[in-house]
Amino acid sequence: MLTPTTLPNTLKLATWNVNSLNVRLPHVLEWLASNPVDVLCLQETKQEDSKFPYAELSAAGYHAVHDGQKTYNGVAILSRHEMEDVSYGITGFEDVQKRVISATVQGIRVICVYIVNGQSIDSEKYAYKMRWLEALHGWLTAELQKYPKLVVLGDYNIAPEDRDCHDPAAWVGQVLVSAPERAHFQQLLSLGLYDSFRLFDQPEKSFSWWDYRMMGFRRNFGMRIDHILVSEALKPHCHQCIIDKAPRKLERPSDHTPVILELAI
DNA sequence: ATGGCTTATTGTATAAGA
Repeated sequence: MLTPTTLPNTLKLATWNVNSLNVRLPHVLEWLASNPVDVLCLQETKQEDSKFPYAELSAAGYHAVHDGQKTYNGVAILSRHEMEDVSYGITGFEDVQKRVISATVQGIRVICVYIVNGQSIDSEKYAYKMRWLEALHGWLTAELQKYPKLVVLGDYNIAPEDRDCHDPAAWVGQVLVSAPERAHFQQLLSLGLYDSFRLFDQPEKSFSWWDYRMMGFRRNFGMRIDHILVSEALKPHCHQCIIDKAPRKLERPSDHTPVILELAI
């Protein structure tokens, strides 16, 4: 039996909303040491680029590109391999919030996204989320033409189905699960993207985020809102996709935990 | 239970996250 680690050529890509890289850098370095993925996409770095820990990441063997801002948002791609054609944001969509960064790694277009949370259905932030998702859809349509081998990793702030929510009845109509958000997610899939986690059998009640409050993690009151979408060309290469809950058990964890995709190439 | 944690801020209470 082949095990994943014995496959001749694999590329591992992961995504992790770290909720402040300033606070979480030790966790990230620790995690990379035991999970030496090829690519790690980060969201919510919450720091300006001048504070980004390029040196520490370089010492750990990673190139890094970052688009950050103080206090909020901020996205980065770490890679063991050279990155090319780095781009920032969604082309043609003016946005002061730093939520998208892209780069090509080993011939694969890697897009790291931190999709808007939306706060509540009746808020202006939710309207912004809808506009943002519309723009993302339009942009990805063009990106897929340009880069057939494409992967979109990040915090989507959308639980695509009821099984991605610990208590669907309690969450009906709420942000993260509302019908318009889920319709947007389906529209992304309609572009020819696949939710790589669902290409495989998975444990029931698999989540990637748990509320800090109410002992959410201990009770597994979570949501699956961090996703890795792959293009048609990459779909046959998907070997496994898992959620690694280990970092969520650490002292002072991020409220999100990493999702990892392994490609056989 | 409109709370409950955690992070960051020209902070000592507020905003935001999800």
